[in-house]
Amino acid sequence: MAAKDETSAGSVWLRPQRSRGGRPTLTTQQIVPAAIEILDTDGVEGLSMRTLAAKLGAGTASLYWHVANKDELLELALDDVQGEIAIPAVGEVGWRAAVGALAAGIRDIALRHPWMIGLAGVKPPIGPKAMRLNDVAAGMLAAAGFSGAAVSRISALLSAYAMGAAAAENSCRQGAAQPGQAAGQMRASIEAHWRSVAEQYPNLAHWRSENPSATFDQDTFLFGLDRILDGIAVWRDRAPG
Amino acid sequence: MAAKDETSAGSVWLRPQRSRGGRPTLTTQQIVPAAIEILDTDGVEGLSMRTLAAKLGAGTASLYWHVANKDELLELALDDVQGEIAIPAVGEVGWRAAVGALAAGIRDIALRHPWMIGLAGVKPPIGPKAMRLNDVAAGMLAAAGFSGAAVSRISALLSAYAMGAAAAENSCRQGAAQPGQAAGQMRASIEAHWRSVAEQYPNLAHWRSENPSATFDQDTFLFGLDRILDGIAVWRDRAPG
DNA sequence: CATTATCTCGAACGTCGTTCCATAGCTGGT
DNA sequence: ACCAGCTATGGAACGACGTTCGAGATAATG
Repeated sequence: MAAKDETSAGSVWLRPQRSRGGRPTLTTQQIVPAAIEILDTDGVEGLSMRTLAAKLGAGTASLYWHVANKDELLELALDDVQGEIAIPAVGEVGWRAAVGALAAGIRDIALRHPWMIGLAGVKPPIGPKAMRLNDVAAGMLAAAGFSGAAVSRISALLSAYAMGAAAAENSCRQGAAQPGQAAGQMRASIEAHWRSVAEQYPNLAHWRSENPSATFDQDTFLFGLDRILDGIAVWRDRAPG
Repeated sequence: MAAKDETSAGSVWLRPQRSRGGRPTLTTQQIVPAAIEILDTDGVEGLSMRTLAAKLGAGTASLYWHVANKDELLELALDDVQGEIAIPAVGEVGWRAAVGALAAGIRDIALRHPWMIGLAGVKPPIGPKAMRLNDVAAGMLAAAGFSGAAVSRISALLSAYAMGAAAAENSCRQGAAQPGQAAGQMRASIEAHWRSVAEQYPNLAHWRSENPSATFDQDTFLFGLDRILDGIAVWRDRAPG
């Protein structure tokens, strides 16, 4: 751990590069994907510096030459997965489909890497891949005819909804499938508990009686997305720009 | 730690109550608010079972009689703060204002207790306060004239957006004010870093040139909320219900 | 009063993130 | 060819953490 003194206590991204001399066997480009692999399998709690180093065949302390600490490693991993999102060009599909694909892409990534859901609301989104995503989204919205502050606000609206929807969907999944027991067992005890308290929640009970298996799923996401796109469309038609 | 065997490895909420006999000095009703106080001050990492017990004047191990583990304590705290959200009746203000107040209330709570942002996407939302909130929201939407699946979908849309917006706003704040350095110092180094990479992000650069201080703030939230409410309104007018 | 269940908590265990520092390898200057 | 100086490694240790154990204290029950 050196090379940190010039911009002390900043984010990873604000730090200058190092190079020249030495023995370059371990690199950040190896560490981050390995960390993501562990995160996808075991979650944030399953990632320890020791297991990560073991997976790379390196000593634990060696990691600290390449990343300042675990928090910074998580920041790097969080930024890295945001590079997986692909956004179609507006010309190919029309603005509504392109904008919808942006939101759907964000949701897909979040559900594929659930550990990032708890991280995205905490770590600042200033990594290169996150900025690239924002830049592409801004270009797409500009090409769709939006201008000025509308570009950033609509982009913010879509990504906020996509992340919130992924969070809701993921938390519902956590309740449905607890580890260490049969799949149906938890669901059964939830069902029993629900019946015992249903009378305390009359409105929920009424709705749930006509729709028993109620979770936040893809249909829920797509319904909300359509409402948002409708709202953007009427705003776009009302105030030109 | 007992009384867990009957419904082994379930959520807190599925566990029966205990009582009768013994020395009831420490209660869950004391523990959870104390934990929330620490969480508000120091975040999730600042909450340790030892400091919490010390704050309560109790031994560390005593906590484990009332909560199974730290995860369950966080679940209890997460549910508890959701009881702070107040929702106005539809008759008083009209459905659009009432629905908007629901989303704004969720955002307020999340920004007042930022630690819950990283938790809400991970812990299942089946606590009593969370269900009460859902129930009240469902009743509000039903009173507003929505029916059937629309009630749950619109409620899900609003809370997903509110949480996502709070997450985005909070993560922007994390980037702006890093602890342990002067407020302007981080902002200055971000600014310098931005200038050095601006040409890589032409669309962002163009937009940022007309709007230098760009973060997710209340105006961004309200703009998106208005678009969502517009979208719900046109859907409501189109398909009766 | 004896029994039984409830509740407290000092002490200990294993794991974690992190640091220290001795050491190894590469590069450039002479 | 050689050494100086940087880059990089990693064994060992530290302190803090979540959690468990089990002995003890307290109050209701029969």
